[in-house]
Amino acid sequence: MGESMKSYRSHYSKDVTTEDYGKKITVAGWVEDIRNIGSIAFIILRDRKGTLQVTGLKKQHPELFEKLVGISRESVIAVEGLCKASDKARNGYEVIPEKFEVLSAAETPLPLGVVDKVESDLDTRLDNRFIDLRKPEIQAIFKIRTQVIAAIHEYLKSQSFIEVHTPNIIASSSEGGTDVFKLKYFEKEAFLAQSPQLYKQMLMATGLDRVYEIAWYFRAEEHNTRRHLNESTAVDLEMAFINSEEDVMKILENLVYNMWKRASKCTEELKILDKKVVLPKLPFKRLPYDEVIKKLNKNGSKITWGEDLGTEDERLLGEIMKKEGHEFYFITKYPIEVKQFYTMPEGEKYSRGFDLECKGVELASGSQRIHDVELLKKRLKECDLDPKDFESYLKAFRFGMPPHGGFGFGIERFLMELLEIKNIRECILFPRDRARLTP
RNA sequence: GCCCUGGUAGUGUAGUGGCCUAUCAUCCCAGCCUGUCGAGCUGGGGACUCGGAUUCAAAUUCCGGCCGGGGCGCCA
Repeated sequence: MGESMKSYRSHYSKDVTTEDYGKKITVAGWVEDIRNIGSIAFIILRDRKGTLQVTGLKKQHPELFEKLVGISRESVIAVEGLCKASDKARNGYEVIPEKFEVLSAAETPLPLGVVDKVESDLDTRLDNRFIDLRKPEIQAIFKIRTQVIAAIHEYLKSQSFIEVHTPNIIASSSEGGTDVFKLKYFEKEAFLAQSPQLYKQMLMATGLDRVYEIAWYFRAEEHNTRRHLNESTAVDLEMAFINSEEDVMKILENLVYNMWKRASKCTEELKILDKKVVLPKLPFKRLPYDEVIKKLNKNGSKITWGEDLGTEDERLLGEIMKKEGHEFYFITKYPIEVKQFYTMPEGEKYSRGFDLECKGVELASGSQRIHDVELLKKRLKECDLDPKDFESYLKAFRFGMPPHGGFGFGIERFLMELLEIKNIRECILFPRDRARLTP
């Protein structure tokens, strides 16, 4: 208390070394717990790197002691005091306060405990996400997420990809099919992009050749599952002058490998989460759709040729593939009828579309695209879409469009599989789902 | 959108017609305690989702709303 301190923090909890013992330091953070024994009290202070112990002695500073033990949990304080070695404290040292400041007192009771001995529902946690995120095991997910995204940039740039940012406000629904969010754009109607699909394809007509974007997907589908969000992020990538979708799959599997590898180096976070990340083997198995149907039928599924895989079939395939030693695998050569209009057909019935699956869950989907404008128009009509709604897109195909392909790869889905998280909402800071719009 | 399921203190829960003045833990408040680290002990505080209906009697049964959870469809 008393005169204010020069700086709120000279050290984070984990940055104090034996060299600092016997010296004056300042620490700041959230009051995680107060254990008042009577004439001595222990305050557990938490910062982004961990916790430390502030030890108050009544005899030494009666007034300061009273104020210290009167702080509410989760208040933000800064403490200046002597850093003293102690075998009895967790980190090997404790801080004997000389003065402290309450920077922000927390109200009581807390809507959600940070270290309470009871579990809370996800809904309660999300309603109080700012407190939920104070937990090291929740922060760990997002620290790993940062690393994974860094690995995306690093790998793709090493492969000469250019990072782009395409519009999220668009004039017409990008791909047809899924529902889009409508919004007012001055006197016009506009939509939130369900993906950068059409834009990244148009960029293939520019000579940039290889582009990617960490994109937002906005989807107005009223799904209610553990693996869907109405607002999610993805790596969206497109590359030109490919010979076939195989070129795209090679980039994708290497990308996944590099992301996985980077995550495996987050030892501290993985320890907090009690997870082990085992590197997948390259290359991933390519499994043609025809073979998928055979495998599924042989194992009791009634799926018939031409159908897309349902959740149950996907899961069953995941089990079959795991027995064969494949956690990751591509499903290739899908029937053209289950793929979007821009997917390159192959022969009469097939396409150059693929999905990347991990343990029975779809992580990414991609294809070689159609680059011939007449074929593209034909496919639009076959998919009950009006080429007139796609004029600005189709224009890019009329003045020199190289063969190309790409994929969309969900980042939250990836984290779910990487960290074995059961609900996708855990993988995004502030999830948007069918019902949730706040916080 | 469809199917199943649930809603009890701040947070989690027990209770399935009267024994409920509602259980337990956590939490909050007060007190005791000089080495806590899931601190301990003593005392105190706090709740039946909302609106109707049935019944002598409803947290408990029925109907509707609102809000969750799980599954499916669809997808990333």
